[in-house]
Amino acid sequence: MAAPSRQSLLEGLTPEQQAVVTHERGPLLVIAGPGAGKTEVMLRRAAYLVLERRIEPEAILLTTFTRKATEELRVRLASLLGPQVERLLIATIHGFCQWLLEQFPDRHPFGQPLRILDEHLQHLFVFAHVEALGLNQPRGRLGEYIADVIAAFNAYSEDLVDPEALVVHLPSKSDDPEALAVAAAYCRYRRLLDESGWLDFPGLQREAYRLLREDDEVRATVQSRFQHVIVDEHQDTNILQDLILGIVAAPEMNLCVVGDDDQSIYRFRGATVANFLRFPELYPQARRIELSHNFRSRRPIVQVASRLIAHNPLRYAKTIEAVRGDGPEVLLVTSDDVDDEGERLAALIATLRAEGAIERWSDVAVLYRSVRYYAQPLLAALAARGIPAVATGNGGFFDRPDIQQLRDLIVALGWPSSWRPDHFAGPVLALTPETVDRLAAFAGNIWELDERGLEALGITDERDRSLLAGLVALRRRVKARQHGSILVLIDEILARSGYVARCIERGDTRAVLNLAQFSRLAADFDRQERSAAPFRFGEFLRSLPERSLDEVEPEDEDAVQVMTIHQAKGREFPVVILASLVEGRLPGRERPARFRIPPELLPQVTPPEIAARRLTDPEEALSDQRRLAYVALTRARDLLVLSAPARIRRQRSRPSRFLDEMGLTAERTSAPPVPRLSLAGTRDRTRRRELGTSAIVTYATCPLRFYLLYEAGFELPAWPTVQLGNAIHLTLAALHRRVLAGQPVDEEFAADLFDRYWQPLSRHASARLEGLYETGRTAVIRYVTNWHRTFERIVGVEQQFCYPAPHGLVTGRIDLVRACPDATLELVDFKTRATAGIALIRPDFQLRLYAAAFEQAVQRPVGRLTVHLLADDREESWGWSDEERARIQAELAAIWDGIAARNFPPHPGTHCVACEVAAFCPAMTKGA
DNA sequence: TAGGCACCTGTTTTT
DNA sequence: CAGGTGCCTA
Repeated sequence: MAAPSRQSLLEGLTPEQQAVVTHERGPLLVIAGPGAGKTEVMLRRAAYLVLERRIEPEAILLTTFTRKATEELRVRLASLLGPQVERLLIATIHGFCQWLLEQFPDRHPFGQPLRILDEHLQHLFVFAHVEALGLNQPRGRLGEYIADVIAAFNAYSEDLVDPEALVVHLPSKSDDPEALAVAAAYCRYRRLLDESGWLDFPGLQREAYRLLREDDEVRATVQSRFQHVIVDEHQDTNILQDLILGIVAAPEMNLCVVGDDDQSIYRFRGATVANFLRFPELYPQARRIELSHNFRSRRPIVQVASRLIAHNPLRYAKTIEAVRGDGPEVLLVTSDDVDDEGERLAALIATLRAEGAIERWSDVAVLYRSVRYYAQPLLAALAARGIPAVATGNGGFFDRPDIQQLRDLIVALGWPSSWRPDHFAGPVLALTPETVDRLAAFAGNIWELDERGLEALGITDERDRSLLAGLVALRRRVKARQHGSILVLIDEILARSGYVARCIERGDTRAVLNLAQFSRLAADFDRQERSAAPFRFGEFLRSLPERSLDEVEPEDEDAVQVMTIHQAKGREFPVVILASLVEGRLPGRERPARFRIPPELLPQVTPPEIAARRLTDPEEALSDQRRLAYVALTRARDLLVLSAPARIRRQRSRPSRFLDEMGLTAERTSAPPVPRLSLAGTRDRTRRRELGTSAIVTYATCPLRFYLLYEAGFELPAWPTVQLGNAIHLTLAALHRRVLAGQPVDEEFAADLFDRYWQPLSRHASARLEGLYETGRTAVIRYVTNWHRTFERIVGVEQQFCYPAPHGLVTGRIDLVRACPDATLELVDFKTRATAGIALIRPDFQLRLYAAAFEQAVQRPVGRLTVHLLADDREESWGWSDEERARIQAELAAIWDGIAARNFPPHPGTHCVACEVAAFCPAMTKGA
C-alpha cells in the first residue's frame, strides 16, 4: 500500500482543519462543533506526524472515551498508516492506565496480570462484603443502595479524596449518619481492595497517577516515550484523567485536545467541562483552532441548535456554518400528554415512510432523556402499527420470560424450596401443557423423583420426562457441590432443553443475544464468588438495581431507533425526533447525588470554585441539560422533529423552556405537513471492524460457532483441555522469551514454569485434571529435550501484528518466529491437541492467514509455515507462495463479506466433536 | 403568606 | 417508597 502524501493528507480539508493536521508543537486546543469532521482531522494529524514529520509511531498516544471509539480510530487510521498503526498507542484513558501499570509490574503492588473489577464485578465485590463494609442496614432496596454507594466510592476515588482524611474530617462537615457510614465504608473498601489485590476502574487511574507523580523513573520513561498526546472528547474527561494526561505530555507539551464544550454531557459521572474551558488559562501559549463548519446538518437544524446553546453562560462562543445548506424547517409536534405524544409520533413516522420521505425505518431516531422511563407510550404505539423498533436502554433484561425461567431454574437447583410450579411453564424448558399441569398438581419433592417416578406421575411425553430426569440429575450434582460453577448450570440447562438451538432455528436472534448476556453475568459471578452457590447467585441477581440491565437488541434489523440522548452521542440520523420536551423531563428536576463530597474535603488539585460549581451550582445543572438537548438536536442530518406534550400525565405541566430558547412556540398545531427529503448519501457506511485471527479462523470452520462466540459473546464453562492449552501457551511464551533474551533454559526450568502457570488455574482437584497436568508437564519437558536445537533460530516470540485488509483490520499474535537459513522467516504455531483433533481447526488456513498478515507488517519474506504438535512431538510444515497469498486473500474477502452480510449458517463436519457450542447447534441436535 | 394535605412522578452510563 | 409540587385553607 502506498503511503499517503502530504498532499493527500490535506486534501479536501478546510484551512482550519489543515492547521490542526500540520500544527507543529506545543499545546493545541481544537474546538470542534458537531459534524465538523473532527475524527478525520485527528487521524490525519496522527498520520501526518508519522509520515511527514517522521515521528516514531510509538511516540504518539491517542486517547478517546469508549473502547468502541478506539476500535474505530484504529481501523480508520490503518487505512492511512498501514500496519504501522499497531505501533501507536490508541486507547481509552483507562486503557492507557492499564497499559502503564502493566509496563511496570514491579513498581506497584497489583501484580500481573492486573485483576480489574469491571462494573459487575465491583457490584459483586461490594455485595459480597456488605457486612464487612458496615453497610448491612440499607435504606430502601439493597441493589439501589449498593449502586449509590458505588457511585460515591467512585466519586471519592476520582476526586482523589483521601479515605483516612475523609473519616476524620467528615463528621465536622456533615451530620448525616448515612454519609458518615458511607465514608467509613469507603475506607474499609479501599483496604479490602488493597488486601485482595483487585483494582476498580477509578483505582486504575488513581494508581497510574500516583506512579507518574511519585516514581521518577516511571515518569521519565513514559514522558520520554510519548512526544505527542492527542486527546479526543476532552470535554468529557474528569479531573484525575486530565492530570494524568498533563503529566504524560509535560516535557514538550505537545498536547492536542479535541472536543466541544457544548457537548459535555457526563457531568453526573465526574466529567468536568472545566478541563476544556480552562485549557487556554492553564497553557497560555496554547494555540486555539475552531472547526466551525458543520458537514452534517441542514441549516434550519444548525440555527435552532445554535440558538439554544447560546443560552449557556460558560462556553466558547462560536458561529457554525451549515455546509449542506438549506433544508426543511424544524417540525414541532404538540400533544395532550405523553400517551398522546406516543400516538402522534408513531403516526408521523408512519407518514414519513408512506410518503417516501424516508426509505427505511432505521432512518429515524427517537431520542429521550430516559428510554427506561419515557419511551413506553411510543413503543406501544409503534407496536400497534406494526412498525419495528429497537429500544436501547430499556432496562428490560429480566422481563424476558426465558431469562426469568433460567434464573428461577438455577436458583431452584440449589435451593429447592424456592421452587414454584409456574417455574416449569416457560420457553426454556418448553414442556407440554399436560406435563406442566401434572407437575403443578404434584405436592411432593420433584427433585426426589427418578425417571420411573416421573412416569408414575403421569408424565407421558418422552422428551419432557428425560429433560426432567436430566434436571434431577443436575440437582444431585449441585447438592453434592460437584457442579463447579454457575456457568456449568446455564450450559447444562440450555444444552439439555435445546432452547438455544430452537431459537437459532426460528431466527430468534434476540433470545440468543440475551442468553449470551446472561452467561456473561454468570461468568462474572463465578469469577468473584468461588462458591458457585446458586443461592448466592440468586441473591446477587436480586441485589442488582431495578431495571439496571438492558434487553440486548439485534443491531441489524431495519427498525426505528429509540434511544437515550447519551447513546446517540457521536452518531447521526437523517431524521431525529427529540421527544418529551416538557418541563420535568428535559430539563428534568435536578436530584443531587445521594452521598455528596463536601468541596472543602477535595484535595488541592481541584480549584475550589470549579469543584463547587461542578457539584452544586443549579445553573450548571441546567447548562448540562441544555447541552444534552443540544447533542440531541445536532444528531439530525435532514429533518429535526421536536415533540412537546402539554402535560406528562394528569398533572399540569409546561412545555420545555428550551423551546422558547430555540425561538419556537409550542402552539397547538394539527398534524404538520411532511417535507420531502433528499437522503442521497446519508446512509451510515457499514462499520469496518477489527477481527482477531482466531475469530476469522472460527468463521472459516463454522459461521454459526463464530456467531455464538464472537457476535453473541457466549461465555462457556472452561473445558479442562482449554486450561491445559492456556498453561502450555504461557509456559512456552515465557520459555521462548528467555531464549530470546540469551539466557539458558533446561527441562527443569520448563517444568517450573509450567507449574507456575498451571497452579492458579486448577481450583477443583480431580483425577482428570491430574492427568492433564502430567500431560502438559511431560509435553513441555519433552519439547525442550527434543527441540532445543531450534532455539538458536528464534527471532520473535508472541509477535503481534495487524493487517489492514481491504474490508477491515485483522489483528493477531504469532507464537514463534524462527529465522531460516535462506533468510526467510518461519512462522510457528503450537497446538496442544493431538493430530486427530487438529484437522478440525484448520491450522494450515490459520498459518496462511498469519503469513499474509505478517509479511505485510514486518516487510520480510515468509518462507515456511509450521504447526508444532506438542502431543505428537512433531512438526508439520508448508511452503508459502504467491499463489497461496492470492488464495488466502480471496478467502479472507469472502469471510468478511459473509460476516458483513450476517450470514451465519452452521457448517457441520468432523470438527463438531470438538465444538463447545455443539449442544446449541440446530444441525447437531436435530440428528440426535 | 404560611402550613398542611393530597397527589404525582420517577436520569443519563463508560471504563 | 419518598420527596416534591400544587392547591386549598386560614
